[in-house]
Amino acid sequence: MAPLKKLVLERLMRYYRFLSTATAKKPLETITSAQIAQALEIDPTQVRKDFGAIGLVGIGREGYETCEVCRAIRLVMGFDEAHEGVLIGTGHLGGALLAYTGFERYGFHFVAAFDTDPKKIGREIDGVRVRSMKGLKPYIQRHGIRVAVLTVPVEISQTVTDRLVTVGVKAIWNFTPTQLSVPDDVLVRNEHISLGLSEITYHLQGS
Amino acid sequence: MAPLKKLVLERLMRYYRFLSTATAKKPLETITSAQIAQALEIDPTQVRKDFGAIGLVGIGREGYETCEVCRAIRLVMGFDEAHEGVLIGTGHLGGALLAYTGFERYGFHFVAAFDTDPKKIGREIDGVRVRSMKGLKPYIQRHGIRVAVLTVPVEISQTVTDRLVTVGVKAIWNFTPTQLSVPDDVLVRNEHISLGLSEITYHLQGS
DNA sequence: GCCAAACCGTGAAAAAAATCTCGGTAACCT
DNA sequence: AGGTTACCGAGATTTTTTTCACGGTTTGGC
Repeated sequence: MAPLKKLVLERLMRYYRFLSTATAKKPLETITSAQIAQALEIDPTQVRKDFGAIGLVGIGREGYETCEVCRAIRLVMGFDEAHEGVLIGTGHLGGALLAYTGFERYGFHFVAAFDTDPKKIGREIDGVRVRSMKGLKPYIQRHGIRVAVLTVPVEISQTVTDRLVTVGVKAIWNFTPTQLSVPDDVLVRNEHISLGLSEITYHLQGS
Repeated sequence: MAPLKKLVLERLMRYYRFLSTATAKKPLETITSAQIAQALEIDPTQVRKDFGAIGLVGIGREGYETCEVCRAIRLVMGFDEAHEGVLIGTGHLGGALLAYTGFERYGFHFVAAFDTDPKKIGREIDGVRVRSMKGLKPYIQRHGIRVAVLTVPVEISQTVTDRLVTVGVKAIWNFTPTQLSVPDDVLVRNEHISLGLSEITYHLQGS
Protein backbone atom coordinates (compact mmCIF):
# COMPACT_ATOMS: atom_id res chain seq x y z
CA MET A 1 0.00 0.00 0.00
CA ALA A 2 1.25 3.43 -0.92
CA PRO A 3 2.27 5.49 2.10
CA LEU A 4 -0.39 7.80 3.38
CA LYS A 5 0.02 11.48 2.87
CA LYS A 6 0.49 13.90 5.72
CA LEU A 7 -2.93 15.44 5.24
CA VAL A 8 -4.60 12.06 5.33
CA LEU A 9 -2.77 11.16 8.52
CA GLU A 10 -3.90 14.36 10.16
CA ARG A 11 -7.49 13.75 9.21
CA LEU A 12 -7.31 10.18 10.49
CA MET A 13 -6.09 11.62 13.74
CA ARG A 14 -9.06 13.94 13.87
CA TYR A 15 -11.49 11.12 13.10
CA TYR A 16 -9.96 9.08 15.85
CA ARG A 17 -10.16 11.87 18.36
CA PHE A 18 -13.71 12.64 17.41
CA LEU A 19 -14.79 9.01 17.68
CA SER A 20 -13.01 8.54 20.99
CA THR A 21 -14.72 11.48 22.58
CA ALA A 22 -18.07 11.12 20.84
CA THR A 23 -18.51 7.46 21.73
CA ALA A 24 -17.36 8.10 25.28
CA LYS A 25 -20.43 10.13 26.05
CA LYS A 26 -22.84 8.18 23.87
CA PRO A 27 -21.78 4.73 22.66
CA LEU A 28 -22.60 4.24 19.02
CA GLU A 29 -22.61 1.02 17.08
CA THR A 30 -22.17 2.72 13.77
CA ILE A 31 -21.48 6.16 12.40
CA THR A 32 -21.93 7.64 8.96
CA SER A 33 -19.46 9.62 6.96
CA ALA A 34 -21.94 12.49 6.99
CA GLN A 35 -22.00 12.62 10.78
CA ILE A 36 -18.25 12.73 11.03
CA ALA A 37 -18.02 15.23 8.21
CA GLN A 38 -20.47 17.57 9.84
CA ALA A 39 -18.73 17.48 13.20
CA LEU A 40 -15.34 18.13 11.66
CA GLU A 41 -16.57 20.55 9.01
CA ILE A 42 -15.27 18.69 6.04
CA ASP A 43 -16.79 16.89 3.05
CA PRO A 44 -18.36 13.47 3.60
CA THR A 45 -16.63 12.15 0.51
CA GLN A 46 -13.34 13.00 2.08
CA VAL A 47 -14.14 10.82 5.03
CA ARG A 48 -15.12 7.91 2.81
CA LYS A 49 -11.99 8.32 0.73
CA ASP A 50 -9.80 8.34 3.80
CA PHE A 51 -11.54 5.33 5.26
CA GLY A 52 -11.23 3.54 1.95
CA ALA A 53 -7.52 4.28 1.93
CA ILE A 54 -7.03 2.30 5.12
CA GLY A 55 -9.23 -0.55 3.99
CA LEU A 56 -12.39 0.27 5.87
CA VAL A 57 -15.68 -0.70 4.26
CA GLY A 58 -19.02 0.68 5.29
CA ILE A 59 -22.22 -1.27 5.51
CA GLY A 60 -25.45 -0.72 3.66
CA ARG A 61 -27.18 2.31 4.91
CA GLU A 62 -25.73 2.02 8.39
CA GLY A 63 -22.40 3.68 7.93
CA TYR A 64 -19.21 2.37 9.51
CA GLU A 65 -18.76 0.34 12.66
CA THR A 66 -17.23 2.68 15.16
CA CYS A 67 -15.14 0.03 16.89
CA GLU A 68 -13.77 -1.19 13.62
CA VAL A 69 -12.92 2.33 12.51
CA CYS A 70 -11.02 3.04 15.71
CA ARG A 71 -9.22 -0.24 15.52
CA ALA A 72 -8.22 0.31 11.92
CA ILE A 73 -6.94 3.80 12.59
CA ARG A 74 -4.96 2.67 15.59
CA LEU A 75 -3.47 -0.13 13.59
CA VAL A 76 -2.46 1.92 10.61
CA MET A 77 -1.19 4.81 12.71
CA GLY A 78 0.70 2.63 15.11
CA PHE A 79 -1.09 3.83 18.23
CA ASP A 80 -0.85 0.42 19.81
CA GLU A 81 2.90 0.30 19.70
CA ALA A 82 4.23 2.08 22.76
CA HIS A 83 6.11 5.11 21.52
CA GLU A 84 8.52 6.24 24.17
CA GLY A 85 9.89 9.71 23.71
CA VAL A 86 12.35 11.95 25.43
CA LEU A 87 12.01 15.67 25.84
CA ILE A 88 14.97 17.92 25.36
CA GLY A 89 14.77 21.30 27.05
CA THR A 90 12.60 21.67 30.13
CA GLY A 91 11.59 25.28 29.76
CA HIS A 92 8.04 26.52 29.99
CA LEU A 93 6.86 24.79 26.87
CA GLY A 94 8.74 21.60 27.64
CA GLY A 95 7.15 21.50 31.05
CA ALA A 96 3.72 22.03 29.58
CA LEU A 97 4.20 19.12 27.20
CA LEU A 98 5.41 16.86 30.00
CA ALA A 99 2.34 17.75 32.00
CA TYR A 100 -0.06 17.12 29.15
CA THR A 101 -1.67 13.71 29.41
CA GLY A 102 -3.46 13.78 26.08
CA PHE A 103 -0.71 12.04 24.13
CA GLU A 104 -1.24 8.74 25.93
CA ARG A 105 -4.24 7.86 23.82
CA TYR A 106 -2.01 7.83 20.79
CA GLY A 107 0.46 5.48 22.38
CA PHE A 108 2.95 8.21 23.13
CA HIS A 109 4.50 9.08 26.45
CA PHE A 110 7.60 10.64 27.88
CA VAL A 111 10.13 8.45 29.64
CA ALA A 112 12.77 11.06 30.32
CA ALA A 113 13.68 14.70 29.95
CA PHE A 114 17.07 16.27 29.38
CA ASP A 115 18.44 19.67 30.20
CA THR A 116 21.73 21.41 30.75
CA ASP A 117 20.64 23.45 33.76
CA PRO A 118 22.17 21.89 36.90
CA LYS A 119 19.32 23.27 38.98
CA LYS A 120 16.85 21.18 37.03
CA ILE A 121 18.84 18.00 36.66
CA GLY A 122 17.75 15.31 39.07
CA ARG A 123 14.33 16.78 39.66
CA GLU A 124 11.11 15.32 38.39
CA ILE A 125 8.53 17.14 36.32
CA ASP A 126 5.16 15.47 36.34
CA GLY A 127 6.70 12.12 37.07
CA VAL A 128 9.43 12.43 34.47
CA ARG A 129 13.03 12.54 35.62
CA VAL A 130 15.19 15.37 34.30
CA ARG A 131 18.63 14.16 33.32
CA SER A 132 21.87 15.72 32.28
CA MET A 133 22.53 16.06 28.57
CA LYS A 134 25.74 14.19 29.23
CA GLY A 135 23.75 11.05 29.77
CA LEU A 136 21.79 11.44 26.57
CA LYS A 137 23.60 8.92 24.42
CA PRO A 138 23.63 5.99 26.85
CA TYR A 139 20.01 6.58 27.79
CA ILE A 140 18.75 6.71 24.22
CA GLN A 141 20.69 3.66 23.24
CA ARG A 142 19.91 1.57 26.31
CA HIS A 143 16.18 2.25 26.01
CA GLY A 144 16.02 2.18 22.24
CA ILE A 145 14.39 5.61 22.10
CA ARG A 146 13.39 6.72 18.64
CA VAL A 147 11.47 9.94 19.30
CA ALA A 148 12.73 13.20 20.73
CA VAL A 149 10.68 16.29 21.41
CA LEU A 150 12.69 19.42 20.96
CA THR A 151 11.90 22.44 23.14
CA VAL A 152 15.30 24.03 23.51
CA PRO A 153 16.32 27.62 22.73
CA VAL A 154 16.72 28.26 19.00
CA GLU A 155 20.43 29.00 19.33
CA ILE A 156 21.22 25.40 20.16
CA SER A 157 18.47 23.60 18.29
CA GLN A 158 20.60 22.49 15.37
CA THR A 159 23.46 21.41 17.62
CA VAL A 160 21.14 19.33 19.78
CA THR A 161 19.51 17.92 16.67
CA ASP A 162 22.85 16.75 15.35
CA ARG A 163 23.48 14.98 18.62
CA LEU A 164 20.08 13.36 18.56
CA VAL A 165 20.70 12.10 15.07
CA THR A 166 24.07 10.63 15.90
CA VAL A 167 22.73 8.76 18.90
CA GLY A 168 20.07 7.17 16.76
CA VAL A 169 16.86 9.16 17.13
CA LYS A 170 14.59 8.59 14.14
CA ALA A 171 11.91 11.24 14.64
CA ILE A 172 12.11 14.76 16.02
CA TRP A 173 9.10 16.70 17.09
CA ASN A 174 10.41 20.20 16.70
CA PHE A 175 8.83 23.01 18.69
CA THR A 176 11.62 25.47 18.01
CA PRO A 177 11.16 28.06 15.28
CA THR A 178 13.99 26.62 13.24
CA GLN A 179 14.44 24.76 10.00
CA LEU A 180 16.41 21.74 11.14
CA SER A 181 18.58 19.80 8.76
CA VAL A 182 18.71 16.07 9.23
CA PRO A 183 19.50 12.97 7.17
CA ASP A 184 16.79 11.55 4.94
CA ASP A 185 15.89 8.70 7.23
CA VAL A 186 15.08 10.98 10.14
CA LEU A 187 11.66 12.57 10.28
CA VAL A 188 11.22 16.12 11.50
CA ARG A 189 7.77 17.28 12.37
CA ASN A 190 7.68 21.02 12.84
CA GLU A 191 5.29 22.58 15.28
CA HIS A 192 5.94 26.18 14.42
CA ILE A 193 3.38 27.74 16.65
CA SER A 194 4.11 31.30 15.59
CA LEU A 195 2.90 30.53 12.08
CA GLY A 196 -0.60 30.64 13.50
CA LEU A 197 -0.18 34.35 14.00
CA SER A 198 0.04 34.85 10.25
CA GLU A 199 -3.60 34.03 9.82
CA ILE A 200 -4.63 36.05 12.83
CA THR A 201 -2.80 39.28 12.19
CA TYR A 202 -3.66 39.15 8.50
CA HIS A 203 -7.32 38.56 9.20
CA LEU A 204 -7.53 41.38 11.70
CA GLN A 205 -5.50 43.69 9.59
CA GLY A 206 -7.26 46.76 8.29
CA SER A 207 -10.67 45.58 9.48
CA MET B 1 -6.05 42.33 -4.38
CA ALA B 2 -7.40 38.83 -3.78
CA PRO B 3 -6.93 37.69 -0.20
CA LEU B 4 -3.84 35.63 0.38
CA LYS B 5 -4.24 31.95 1.08
CA LYS B 6 -3.32 30.39 4.36
CA LEU B 7 -0.33 28.57 2.92
CA VAL B 8 1.01 31.75 1.40
CA LEU B 9 0.66 33.55 4.71
CA GLU B 10 2.56 30.83 6.49
CA ARG B 11 5.36 30.94 3.99
CA LEU B 12 5.55 34.73 4.25
CA MET B 13 5.91 34.25 7.97
CA ARG B 14 8.75 31.85 7.42
CA TYR B 15 10.48 34.21 5.00
CA TYR B 16 10.13 36.99 7.51
CA ARG B 17 11.53 34.94 10.33
CA PHE B 18 14.39 33.72 8.19
CA LEU B 19 15.28 37.22 7.04
CA SER B 20 15.05 38.64 10.53
CA THR B 21 17.44 36.10 11.96
CA ALA B 22 19.71 35.79 8.94
CA THR B 23 20.28 39.51 8.58
CA ALA B 24 20.78 39.88 12.32
CA LYS B 25 23.99 37.93 12.21
CA LYS B 26 25.15 39.10 8.81
CA PRO B 27 23.49 42.16 7.31
CA LEU B 28 22.67 41.66 3.67
CA GLU B 29 21.69 44.26 1.16
CA THR B 30 19.98 41.81 -1.08
CA ILE B 31 18.96 38.19 -1.10
CA THR B 32 17.99 35.85 -3.90
CA SER B 33 14.99 33.59 -4.09
CA ALA B 34 17.40 30.66 -4.38
CA GLN B 35 19.08 31.50 -1.09
CA ILE B 36 15.79 31.70 0.75
CA ALA B 37 14.53 28.59 -0.95
CA GLN B 38 17.56 26.59 0.03
CA ALA B 39 17.40 27.65 3.66
CA LEU B 40 13.72 26.84 3.92
CA GLU B 41 13.84 23.76 1.72
CA ILE B 42 11.30 24.87 -0.80
CA ASP B 43 11.30 25.73 -4.48
CA PRO B 44 12.78 29.08 -5.58
CA THR B 45 9.83 29.67 -7.87
CA GLN B 46 7.58 29.45 -4.88
CA VAL B 47 9.44 32.26 -3.22
CA ARG B 48 9.22 34.45 -6.29
CA LYS B 49 5.52 33.75 -6.68
CA ASP B 50 4.86 34.64 -3.07
CA PHE B 51 6.89 37.81 -3.33
CA GLY B 52 5.12 38.70 -6.53
CA ALA B 53 1.80 38.21 -4.77
CA ILE B 54 2.60 40.99 -2.31
CA GLY B 55 3.96 43.30 -4.97
CA LEU B 56 7.67 42.79 -4.46
CA VAL B 57 9.90 43.11 -7.48
CA GLY B 58 13.43 41.84 -7.66
CA ILE B 59 16.33 43.55 -9.30
CA GLY B 60 18.51 42.34 -12.11
CA ARG B 61 20.71 39.56 -10.99
CA GLU B 62 20.91 40.83 -7.43
CA GLY B 63 17.75 39.37 -6.01
CA TYR B 64 15.49 41.25 -3.63
CA GLU B 65 16.31 44.04 -1.24
CA THR B 66 16.07 42.51 2.20
CA CYS B 67 14.80 45.65 3.88
CA GLU B 68 12.12 46.07 1.33
CA VAL B 69 11.06 42.46 1.62
CA CYS B 70 10.73 42.70 5.39
CA ARG B 71 8.85 45.94 5.13
CA ALA B 72 6.45 44.56 2.56
CA ILE B 73 5.76 41.45 4.60
CA ARG B 74 5.18 43.43 7.76
CA LEU B 75 2.83 45.71 5.93
CA VAL B 76 0.76 43.03 4.29
CA MET B 77 0.63 40.85 7.39
CA GLY B 78 -0.16 43.69 9.71
CA PHE B 79 2.83 43.21 11.98
CA ASP B 80 3.10 46.93 12.59
CA GLU B 81 -0.35 47.25 14.03
CA ALA B 82 -0.18 46.38 17.72
CA HIS B 83 -2.24 43.25 18.20
CA GLU B 84 -3.24 43.00 21.81
CA GLY B 85 -4.48 39.61 22.87
CA VAL B 86 -5.88 38.03 25.97
CA LEU B 87 -5.17 34.53 27.13
CA ILE B 88 -7.94 32.38 28.53
CA GLY B 89 -6.85 29.54 30.77
CA THR B 90 -3.59 29.87 32.66
CA GLY B 91 -2.61 26.22 32.83
CA HIS B 92 0.78 24.87 31.86
CA LEU B 93 0.43 25.67 28.20
CA GLY B 94 -1.14 29.05 28.85
CA GLY B 95 1.75 29.93 31.13
CA ALA B 96 4.25 28.85 28.53
CA LEU B 97 2.65 31.08 25.92
CA LEU B 98 2.59 34.04 28.30
CA ALA B 99 6.27 33.51 28.96
CA TYR B 100 7.21 33.27 25.33
CA THR B 101 8.60 36.53 24.00
CA GLY B 102 8.81 35.50 20.37
CA PHE B 103 5.41 36.84 19.38
CA GLU B 104 6.46 40.45 19.88
CA ARG B 105 8.24 40.59 16.57
CA TYR B 106 4.95 39.96 14.84
CA GLY B 107 3.25 42.79 16.66
CA PHE B 108 1.46 40.49 19.06
CA HIS B 109 1.51 40.59 22.83
CA PHE B 110 -0.63 39.64 25.77
CA VAL B 111 -2.29 42.35 27.80
CA ALA B 112 -4.26 40.15 30.18
CA ALA B 113 -5.03 36.59 31.16
CA PHE B 114 -8.24 35.12 32.50
CA ASP B 115 -8.94 32.14 34.66
CA THR B 116 -11.61 30.78 36.97
CA ASP B 117 -9.22 29.53 39.64
CA PRO B 118 -9.38 31.94 42.64
CA LYS B 119 -5.84 30.98 43.60
CA LYS B 120 -4.54 32.34 40.31
CA ILE B 121 -6.68 35.43 40.02
CA GLY B 122 -4.86 38.58 40.97
CA ARG B 123 -1.43 37.14 40.43
CA GLU B 124 0.88 38.01 37.62
CA ILE B 125 2.45 35.59 35.19
CA ASP B 126 5.41 37.02 33.36
CA GLY B 127 4.13 40.51 33.78
CA VAL B 128 0.59 39.70 32.73
CA ARG B 129 -2.18 40.11 35.26
CA VAL B 130 -4.52 37.16 35.76
CA ARG B 131 -8.13 38.27 36.04
CA SER B 132 -11.41 36.68 36.90
CA MET B 133 -13.54 35.44 34.03
CA LYS B 134 -16.29 37.62 35.45
CA GLY B 135 -14.42 40.65 34.28
CA LEU B 136 -13.97 39.35 30.77
CA LYS B 137 -16.66 41.34 29.04
CA PRO B 138 -15.84 44.80 30.41
CA TYR B 139 -12.14 44.24 29.87
CA ILE B 140 -12.48 43.14 26.26
CA GLN B 141 -14.82 45.95 25.44
CA ARG B 142 -12.95 48.69 27.24
CA HIS B 143 -9.66 47.76 25.60
CA GLY B 144 -11.10 46.84 22.23
CA ILE B 145 -9.49 43.41 22.30
CA ARG B 146 -9.96 41.39 19.16
CA VAL B 147 -7.76 38.35 19.73
CA ALA B 148 -8.12 35.63 22.35
CA VAL B 149 -5.80 32.71 22.88
CA LEU B 150 -7.64 29.67 24.14
CA THR B 151 -5.84 27.29 26.46
CA VAL B 152 -8.67 26.04 28.62
CA PRO B 153 -9.70 22.43 29.29
CA VAL B 154 -11.60 20.87 26.38
CA GLU B 155 -14.77 20.46 28.41
CA ILE B 156 -15.36 24.19 28.54
CA SER B 157 -13.74 25.28 25.29
CA GLN B 158 -16.97 25.74 23.36
CA THR B 159 -18.68 27.52 26.24
CA VAL B 160 -15.80 29.93 26.61
CA THR B 161 -15.70 30.41 22.87
CA ASP B 162 -19.35 31.40 22.82
CA ARG B 163 -18.65 33.98 25.47
CA LEU B 164 -15.68 35.33 23.59
CA VAL B 165 -17.78 35.70 20.47
CA THR B 166 -20.57 37.53 22.25
CA VAL B 167 -18.20 40.02 23.83
CA GLY B 168 -16.77 40.85 20.42
CA VAL B 169 -13.60 38.84 19.92
CA LYS B 170 -12.83 38.50 16.21
CA ALA B 171 -10.05 35.91 16.20
CA ILE B 172 -9.45 32.89 18.39
CA TRP B 173 -6.15 31.10 18.55
CA ASN B 174 -7.31 27.71 19.65
CA PHE B 175 -4.89 25.41 21.45
CA THR B 176 -7.57 23.02 22.66
CA PRO B 177 -8.15 19.79 20.74
CA THR B 178 -11.65 20.82 19.81
CA GLN B 179 -13.52 21.81 16.69
CA LEU B 180 -14.99 25.13 17.73
CA SER B 181 -18.07 26.53 16.08
CA VAL B 182 -18.21 30.26 15.58
CA PRO B 183 -19.95 32.78 13.33
CA ASP B 184 -18.52 33.40 9.88
CA ASP B 185 -16.92 36.71 10.76
CA VAL B 186 -14.83 35.20 13.55
CA LEU B 187 -11.57 33.50 12.64
CA VAL B 188 -10.47 30.37 14.43
CA ARG B 189 -6.92 29.27 14.03
CA ASN B 190 -6.42 25.77 15.36
CA GLU B 191 -3.14 24.76 16.87
CA HIS B 192 -3.88 21.10 17.32
CA ILE B 193 -0.54 20.01 18.56
CA SER B 194 -1.45 16.33 18.86
CA LEU B 195 -1.86 16.11 15.10
CA GLY B 196 1.90 16.17 14.90
CA LEU B 197 1.95 12.75 16.46
CA SER B 198 0.21 11.32 13.42
CA GLU B 199 3.28 11.79 11.29
CA ILE B 200 5.60 10.56 13.98
CA THR B 201 3.87 7.36 15.04
CA TYR B 202 3.09 6.50 11.44
CA HIS B 203 6.66 7.06 10.34
CA LEU B 204 8.07 4.96 13.16
CA GLN B 205 5.49 2.30 12.78
CA GLY B 206 6.73 -1.09 11.69
CA SER B 207 10.24 0.16 10.98
C1' DG C 1 -41.96 -9.09 -2.13
C1' DC C 2 -41.25 -4.64 -3.80
C1' DC C 3 -40.46 0.22 -3.36
C1' DA C 4 -38.17 4.00 -1.26
C1' DA C 5 -34.78 5.96 1.62
C1' DA C 6 -30.05 6.37 3.24
C1' DC C 7 -26.00 4.96 2.93
C1' DC C 8 -21.25 3.69 0.61
C1' DG C 9 -17.79 3.43 -3.30
C1' DT C 10 -15.66 5.31 -7.14
C1' DG C 11 -14.67 7.55 -11.34
C1' DA C 12 -14.84 12.21 -13.16
C1' DA C 13 -14.33 17.07 -12.57
C1' DA C 14 -12.78 21.07 -10.39
C1' DA C 15 -9.83 23.71 -7.56
C1' DA C 16 -5.60 24.57 -5.43
C1' DA C 17 -0.73 24.11 -4.99
C1' DA C 18 3.72 23.17 -6.61
C1' DT C 19 6.96 22.79 -10.33
C1' DC C 20 8.93 23.38 -14.89
C1' DT C 21 10.38 26.25 -18.83
C1' DC C 22 11.96 29.95 -20.87
C1' DG C 23 12.24 34.88 -22.31
C1' DG C 24 14.05 39.21 -20.48
C1' DT C 25 17.21 42.10 -18.00
C1' DA C 26 20.77 43.86 -15.29
C1' DA C 27 25.48 43.24 -13.68
C1' DC C 28 30.00 41.40 -14.37
C1' DC C 29 34.10 40.01 -16.97
C1' DT C 30 37.39 40.31 -20.50
C1' DA D 1 31.61 46.94 -26.09
C1' DG D 2 29.83 42.48 -26.33
C1' DG D 3 29.22 38.16 -24.51
C1' DT D 4 28.08 35.58 -20.44
C1' DT D 5 26.17 34.74 -16.18
C1' DA D 6 22.72 34.89 -12.65
C1' DC D 7 18.93 36.45 -11.55
C1' DC D 8 13.56 37.52 -11.90
C1' DG D 9 8.73 37.12 -13.95
C1' DA D 10 5.19 34.74 -15.83
C1' DG D 11 2.82 31.41 -18.64
C1' DA D 12 2.32 26.45 -19.12
C1' DT D 13 2.29 22.03 -16.95
C1' DT D 14 1.96 18.74 -13.51
C1' DT D 15 0.70 17.09 -9.20
C1' DT D 16 -2.09 17.08 -5.28
C1' DT D 17 -6.26 17.81 -2.94
C1' DT D 18 -11.03 18.51 -2.72
C1' DT D 19 -15.63 18.21 -4.43
C1' DC D 20 -19.26 16.51 -7.44
C1' DA D 21 -22.22 13.02 -9.48
C1' DC D 22 -24.16 8.82 -9.74
C1' DG D 23 -24.55 3.68 -9.77
C1' DG D 24 -24.91 -0.07 -6.36
C1' DT D 25 -26.45 -2.06 -1.96
C1' DT D 26 -28.58 -2.79 2.25
C1' DT D 27 -32.35 -1.74 5.35
C1' DG D 28 -37.05 -0.78 6.61
C1' DG D 29 -41.85 0.01 5.55
C1' DC D 30 -46.09 -1.33 3.45
